[in-house]
Amino acid sequence: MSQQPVSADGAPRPGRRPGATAPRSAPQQRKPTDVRTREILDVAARLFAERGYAETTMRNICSAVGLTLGSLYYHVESKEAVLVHIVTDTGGPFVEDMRRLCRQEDVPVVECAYLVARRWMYEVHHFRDQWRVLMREQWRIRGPRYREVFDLRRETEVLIERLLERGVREGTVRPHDVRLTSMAIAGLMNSTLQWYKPGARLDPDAIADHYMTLVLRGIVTQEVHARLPLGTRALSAGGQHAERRQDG
Amino acid sequence: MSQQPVSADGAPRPGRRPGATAPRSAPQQRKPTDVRTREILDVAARLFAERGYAETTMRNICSAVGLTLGSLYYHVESKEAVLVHIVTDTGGPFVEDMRRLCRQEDVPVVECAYLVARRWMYEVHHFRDQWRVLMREQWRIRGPRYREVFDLRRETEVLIERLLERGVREGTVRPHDVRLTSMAIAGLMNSTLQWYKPGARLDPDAIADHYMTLVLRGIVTQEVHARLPLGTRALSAGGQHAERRQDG
DNA sequence: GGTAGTATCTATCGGACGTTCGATAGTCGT
DNA sequence: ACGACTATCGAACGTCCGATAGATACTACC
Repeated sequence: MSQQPVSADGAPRPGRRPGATAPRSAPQQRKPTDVRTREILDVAARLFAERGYAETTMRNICSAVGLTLGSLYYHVESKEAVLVHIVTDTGGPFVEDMRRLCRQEDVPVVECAYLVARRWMYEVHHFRDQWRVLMREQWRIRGPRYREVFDLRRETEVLIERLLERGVREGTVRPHDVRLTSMAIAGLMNSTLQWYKPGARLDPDAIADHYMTLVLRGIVTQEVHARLPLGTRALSAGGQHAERRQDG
Repeated sequence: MSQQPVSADGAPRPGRRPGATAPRSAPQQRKPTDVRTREILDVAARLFAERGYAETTMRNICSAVGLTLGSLYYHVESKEAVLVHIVTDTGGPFVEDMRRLCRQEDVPVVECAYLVARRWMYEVHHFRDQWRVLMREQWRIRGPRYREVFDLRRETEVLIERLLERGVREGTVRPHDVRLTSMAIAGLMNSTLQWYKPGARLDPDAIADHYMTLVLRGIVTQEVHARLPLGTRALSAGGQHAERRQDG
């Protein structure tokens, strides 16, 4: 494969951009505010999602962003570092959002659950490439970084468990195995990554409502049960999606 | 890495077994009745599940089964062929079982659903390595073989949809989006692969019952709903697992 | 205008990986 | 006993991949 700075789809690229007075921040930093690094990470996420981490070469990323191999290594430390960035940059903010949503103790648990489900689906499909990489390739990360990634997932599970326990105290949720239900919710949300495609018959919010209703009906008390609609909007307010990061 | 015929865990291996009057069936056949090929496929499944397909080299498989490279290629056509064998040998019989279970029109749909769930969980965790490979790596298979694998998954989905539709006709299941529910069931069952470990607090049957109850409570009519227990055995008869293939 | 710093290029290295080839034992049927 | 077949070994081939080194062009600042 040649090393000409041409994007993968053949579209003309700006080509060499030597020393374009880039932002002062050091590269290979934790917060990649650097525009070029951001571009690299996004492209890498797309390629990793499409062909898999091991099948994507650094040279593939090069030709996709219009750089040569040497230049790429100016911005990123190593191939694994790229993966770590993608995973933590995606999982971190998500867990933060979950924390915020689950901490609203004044909001009824059932409503909270729907908000969580919608946010989850929104995240998963708004950053679809990143999430597919996160789900499929996170196990590769070893060493100290593994613990970091593992904790993110674990905290999400615990947050859901706490929410369900609050529902029991609140009197709307029946006592049951909260851990199992927490895993069920996570499994349901993440499983949509494998079949849902943007522009499908249902939008992410509808699926979130549907799936969360499925779970809630199984664990909720008799009185609440009748008020959970399947197949229609569970929440009237739609715009619960605060924007963060740049749009894809 | 050396090429001595030593298994991965360091245990002594029979070493070279030249021309040991093997079964007459031709190797690299579709049905690997050949003992050695079976061993290779099982070991490969374990390694693929542990480290991933791309991270497992043919040399890794060699040292794990106690063969050299040249001998390995006597039994298997290529690395991808190994993957294809694992995937189809696992998915094929499973779909067959699903077909059989869902075809029992005399069995009430709710009971059928529990049987399906239990069989599903049994399969997934009895052939855990194979299923993890199936789930994580099946997308690699391209060309004519892809369609084959895709159809297996698709048929499973359709079988569940048909079952749910029969429930509606039967009067036990309320009309709803059967496709979405079918995906939910598949998602729930398969998601256990990512967290369930053998010997955990709950056995696969308990999880199957729990999860299926979750789904059923969401879609079943009022009268049936009360009869669905969460957290206890949903089926009295336990031994619905007909043995097939060899034990691991 | 010179100097420091930034971003890129070209060229290359060492290694690993999938696959192939030819040779060599051992076994069975005749 | 002898040929056909089965299963193994050892060695190699060509390719590709991640990473590095050194040179070079452009910009900003003083």
